[in-house]
Amino acid sequence: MEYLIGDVAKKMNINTSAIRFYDKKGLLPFIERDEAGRRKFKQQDMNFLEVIDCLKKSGVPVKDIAHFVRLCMEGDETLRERYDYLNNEEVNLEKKISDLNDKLAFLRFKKWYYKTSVEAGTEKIHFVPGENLVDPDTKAQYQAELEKTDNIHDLIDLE
Amino acid sequence: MEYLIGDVAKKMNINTSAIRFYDKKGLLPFIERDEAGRRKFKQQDMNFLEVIDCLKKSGVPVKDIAHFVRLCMEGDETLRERYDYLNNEEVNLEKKISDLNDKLAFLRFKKWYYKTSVEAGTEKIHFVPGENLVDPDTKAQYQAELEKTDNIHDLIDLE
DNA sequence: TCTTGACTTAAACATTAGTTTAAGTTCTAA
DNA sequence: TTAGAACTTAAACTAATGTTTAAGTCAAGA
Repeated sequence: MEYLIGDVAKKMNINTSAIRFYDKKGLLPFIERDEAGRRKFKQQDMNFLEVIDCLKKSGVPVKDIAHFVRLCMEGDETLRERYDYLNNEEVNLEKKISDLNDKLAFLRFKKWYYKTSVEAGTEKIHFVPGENLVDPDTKAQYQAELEKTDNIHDLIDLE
Repeated sequence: MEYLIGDVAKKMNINTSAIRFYDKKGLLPFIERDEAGRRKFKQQDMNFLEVIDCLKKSGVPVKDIAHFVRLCMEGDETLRERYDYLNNEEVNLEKKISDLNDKLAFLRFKKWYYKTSVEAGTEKIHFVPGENLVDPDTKAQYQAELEKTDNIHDLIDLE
């Protein structure tokens, strides 16, 4: 059950050159080579790649992942350190998701702003009369409408 | 009610050079200058910056934001286009958050893996007997435990 | 045996998103 | 009126994350 870099690339949906790049950066110190010098990936290597891919997609920089990988190579003495590392990344990721949810809420407010503008034919319905400035109460208006709705898409989706 | 670039930087918690960079990239075509050539930011400019900042933090590339800004400069004719743009970014962001939630779930599985390893004093408790390979059933075990728990942190947090 | 495709490396290149630097201008306050 | 802080620009620089290229090795099938 061994794979060459091309198989792995297909399986994990990563470019082969990206895998080589990760290797160079110290993310794959466990990979062995065959007689021809080609990387041979075993099942446990694939498991590892899955973790690396997860951390990458969570936004963890390559350097930090390399640190975690080093810990993994050092055996049971670093188990606690590895737990702490993942615990910390869990916190980071929770914060990131929470921040993105805030951005999503704001984006939806702007969607509502444009939905209502499209329906009115002009953005001016949200302006302070006589000025070229959005009424500061607009957001509060939206919030009020939002509380009356149980499906946000009724409020912000057009058509 | 006008602000100089330094005030804006403080208010929005961005570097002044970042603001100048955004300006150069076409994100702030509406900014006027005073007699001395200094950028003067008005309230509506701040509102705009808030939208830009939201898009940025949602991971939208500067180039794409510039496109949205151009539409905004073109008046009511582009209202629908702007709505569609935000609608599309909403979908992107929802997908992104959903993906990150998947990564969080995986990270928590690995945290459980290390919590139980730390408690056992060795990672070997998860290995296939005799081999240096994680038991493929490990994840299913975790899933089973997860279903029995109503607070995930009881399951994955150490101490 | 020869060709084709997959692998190898090091090094150059690309992109995104800024930051830093250098040189200069202008406002404010002592 | 002069020092210092805040602004201006263009251009060079940085960092992260790969991708591309060039030159070469190797294995498997016609």
